[in-house]
Amino acid sequence: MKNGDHLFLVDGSGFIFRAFHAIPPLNRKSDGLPVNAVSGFCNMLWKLLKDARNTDVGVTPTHFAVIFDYSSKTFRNALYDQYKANRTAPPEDLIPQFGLIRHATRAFNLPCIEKEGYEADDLIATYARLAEAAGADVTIVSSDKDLMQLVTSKVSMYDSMKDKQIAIPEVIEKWGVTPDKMIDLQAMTGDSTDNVPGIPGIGPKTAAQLLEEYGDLDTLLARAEEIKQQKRRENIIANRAQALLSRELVTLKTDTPLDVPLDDLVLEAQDGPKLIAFLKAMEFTTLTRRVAEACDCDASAIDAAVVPVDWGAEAHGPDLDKGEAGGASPMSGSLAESAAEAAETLLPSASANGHEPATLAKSRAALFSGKPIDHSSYVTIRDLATLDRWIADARETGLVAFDTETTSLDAMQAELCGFSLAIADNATDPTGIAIRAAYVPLLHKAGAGDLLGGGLVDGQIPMRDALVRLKDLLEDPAILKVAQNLKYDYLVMKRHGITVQSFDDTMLMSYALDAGAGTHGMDALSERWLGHKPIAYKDVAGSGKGAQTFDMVDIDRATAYAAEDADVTLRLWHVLKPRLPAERMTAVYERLERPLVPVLAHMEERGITIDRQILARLSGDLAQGAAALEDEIYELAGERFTIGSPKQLGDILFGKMGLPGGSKTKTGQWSTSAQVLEDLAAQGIPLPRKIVDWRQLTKLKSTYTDALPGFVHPDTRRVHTSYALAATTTGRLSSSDPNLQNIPVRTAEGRKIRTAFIASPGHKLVSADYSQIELRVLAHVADIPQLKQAFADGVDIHAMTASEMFGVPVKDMPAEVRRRAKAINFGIIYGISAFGLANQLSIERSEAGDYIKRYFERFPGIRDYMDSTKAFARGNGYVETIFGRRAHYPEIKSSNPSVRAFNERAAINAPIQGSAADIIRRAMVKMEPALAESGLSAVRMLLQVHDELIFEVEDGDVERAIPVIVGVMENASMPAVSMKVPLKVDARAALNWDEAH
DNA sequence: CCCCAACCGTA
DNA sequence: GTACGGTTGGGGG
Repeated sequence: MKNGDHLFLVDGSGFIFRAFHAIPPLNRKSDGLPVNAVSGFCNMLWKLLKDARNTDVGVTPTHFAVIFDYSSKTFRNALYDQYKANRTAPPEDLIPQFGLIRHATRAFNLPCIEKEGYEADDLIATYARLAEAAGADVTIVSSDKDLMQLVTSKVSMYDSMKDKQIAIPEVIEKWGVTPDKMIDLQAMTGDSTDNVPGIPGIGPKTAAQLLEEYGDLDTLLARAEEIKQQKRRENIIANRAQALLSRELVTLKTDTPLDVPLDDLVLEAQDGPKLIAFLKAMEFTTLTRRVAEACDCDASAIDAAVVPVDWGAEAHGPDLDKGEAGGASPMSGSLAESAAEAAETLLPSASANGHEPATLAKSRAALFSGKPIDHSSYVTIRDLATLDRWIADARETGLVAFDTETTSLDAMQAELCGFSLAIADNATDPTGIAIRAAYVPLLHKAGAGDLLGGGLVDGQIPMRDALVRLKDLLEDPAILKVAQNLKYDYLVMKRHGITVQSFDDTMLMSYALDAGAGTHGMDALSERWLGHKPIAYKDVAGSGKGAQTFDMVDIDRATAYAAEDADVTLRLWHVLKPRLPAERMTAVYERLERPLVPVLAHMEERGITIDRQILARLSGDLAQGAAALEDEIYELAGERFTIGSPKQLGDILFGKMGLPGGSKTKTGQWSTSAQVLEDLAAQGIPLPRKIVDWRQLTKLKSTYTDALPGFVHPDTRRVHTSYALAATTTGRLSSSDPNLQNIPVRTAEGRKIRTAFIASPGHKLVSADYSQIELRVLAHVADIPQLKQAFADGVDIHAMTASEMFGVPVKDMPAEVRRRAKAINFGIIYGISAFGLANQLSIERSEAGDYIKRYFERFPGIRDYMDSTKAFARGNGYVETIFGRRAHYPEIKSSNPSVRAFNERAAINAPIQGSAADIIRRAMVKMEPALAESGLSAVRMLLQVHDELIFEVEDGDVERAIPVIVGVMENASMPAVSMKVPLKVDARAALNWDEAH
């Protein structure tokens, strides 16, 4: 930047609010999206850029930037925690426009600047001073008095709404002081909007008068005794410190670290088509026409940009950070400060004005409920030209439902045999949404059973050609792909070299909205929301022995089934998408669900190596051990029987042998649970112990050592589990095929199985697990002083509990005392009952009841937490984690006392378990970028076991990787939630999982 | 072939 | 007392 240059700095955040309030909110897109602030912003930018010479500014910019606030928390909060504390939530209609205005800025080809921890004003101050020093002129496009301190002979402000320049004379006219005195003036007057205290009783007039007299604040404070008016003198002397603090708060930082250097703000040429595409998407017809005229473009030849209807992601629901988290949506940008504040207040849904998210959500549900599905309209795409037309249409609307058809439920083994698409044609249906769907068969075969194995059916697009088209479609960030359980399709496509970008997943939307209130599979969602029962897979491909793979299905039948899936998915999207903002669950969906799809897909794709030799040897040992036990068992029982049959075993033990039965199962059978058998063994009866041991060995063999080798992938030679994202009520993941979240660890025998999970040659397995995360979450949510202190001090939490409860010193505490306290701590997390605690500790119910009573006396906050959680669940039908995830308990008000009590315990547990689940989800989303940033892209996250992450790390990277992994995990809640207790993570590396854990 | 109960592995 | 998934036996069809 040089002498004669002119830098324009637009106060984007300030503008958003002014434009919103100045322009009537009637200005809406046809789908109800409010765009009045966007409209004002675009018109103002256009005017500034193209008509600058005709305005009072009278200059043409050479450099240009639009500056935004990044977040609600800045360095000023460290100075003064009440800074901006009284800000209220922005209006509902403004929220979606924060993101849109950033989008608009980019459409204008202008730099869009923001910086974590700083306000827009600090960035503006820094750029302004730098430019001034370089000899340039600066125009700050804003009317905010906070920026007036920056005005000099080279720096002026411009109020675009009033088309009025603010230079030194204007500042003096308005405030009675020169701009260089503005800081002191603000320090004295304070600012009620920003909650800057100032000096009570001093307004702008008095402040100006005092500054006139004394010159500056420091002098005034030094000579305060001289002030004649008694009240004023006392006020100033008494509030000296407050004035100095206020001065710090209002002083803009001119040394903000800049991510974008000043010289990079050079004004780029306008990109007419890009801007027009955005303006068309916003339906700003007048401005579109003007821009088209100015750049000599044919607007009708330019497609509207894809700006997915997004009612304001982060603003709806708690503040779950800024920035791309998974990069799924082109609109999920960073967040304006006030949007974050909206989250904090968590207002109930706004009043209905006909365009509220809640209204849209309801009308969408009504529109699609029972809207008939017409299978005859589905088409089969058999040639490239038709496929290309469909893809062009998808590009036109920016939205397409996508579904793959394959030969297997296992995404790592599945062969792609076709795919389906569904597109919404807005123009052709008065309701606004008409959906058409198609199936594209690729690899369907015929003539099953003969030695040739069936040849390819005619009339299918060659796989190679189709994949080229699919890559274009699926990787295009401007086209939103909608899928049901996308992780599956993501993996199938990834194995064909295609990485899906920009997607929504109806299953995850449903899960974010309705976890605990029904399942989230497509068939269930379709019946629930569309009133339509889709064609059953088994009716198309058969089931059981008669089942055929999808590539053998007749193409017409396949078309009906597959196209319907895409159709249903797109309909579901239209119903569920508006519910997210309406129910304030967008942040949960966009931060905790959607970004996990690629993360988990990559983990599943990587898999983990198992040593089949170790497992084979273990299987042999277990078989031998079990066989030996079987002989002894038959001997002791006096006959041969099926040991694995609880019914037969019960007959032997409690019938034939006449042993005292413990408890009965709910079907009236004698229980043969481990607990019952242990009790009998404790009475000196030999058979039950043998049964327990036999069960352990056969369990380990059948579930693990025999089964795991069957999951080794034929090509990768690794085991690829599948994680379910939407299976639990609390937000936990689940793992299946195989379940790698229940690999034994508690017994020495079981732990041997873990030695079979090994690192590749030249690598180590690194296991990092949260220490006591659920108790830490409990300490946080229930705000328990002793627990918080104990975690802050790093002391043994169970020993501390025991000490509080039983008055036993922590030093040399008997193990039994600590064990009981530990059981109580777990009991609390599980929504304690005297019955359960008594069971766990093998003590009387009354004694367990006494423990609980004593516990609540020592930790009354826990009882308060439990009571308030139950009341919340009863009142709302759900409970929430610290990140706003909801777990629904529709039966919480059941008239059946045991059902009700069960739901109450689950509701108490869910915020604790669920918050911990959210924390590790956040860690997982952040992990890969964090590793990449540390040059550790080779580190591979493989497994998640609820509070543990397992990585495969090259030997040379281990030492550097561990602190990065631990850091990400320990800070995973930040910045959305600042925990009241530290999170602690232990990590270690070894050649196998047993030693690493 | 399908489903359920019982049991047991994990956090 | 919370949250899961897998295996087995066994009943019904």
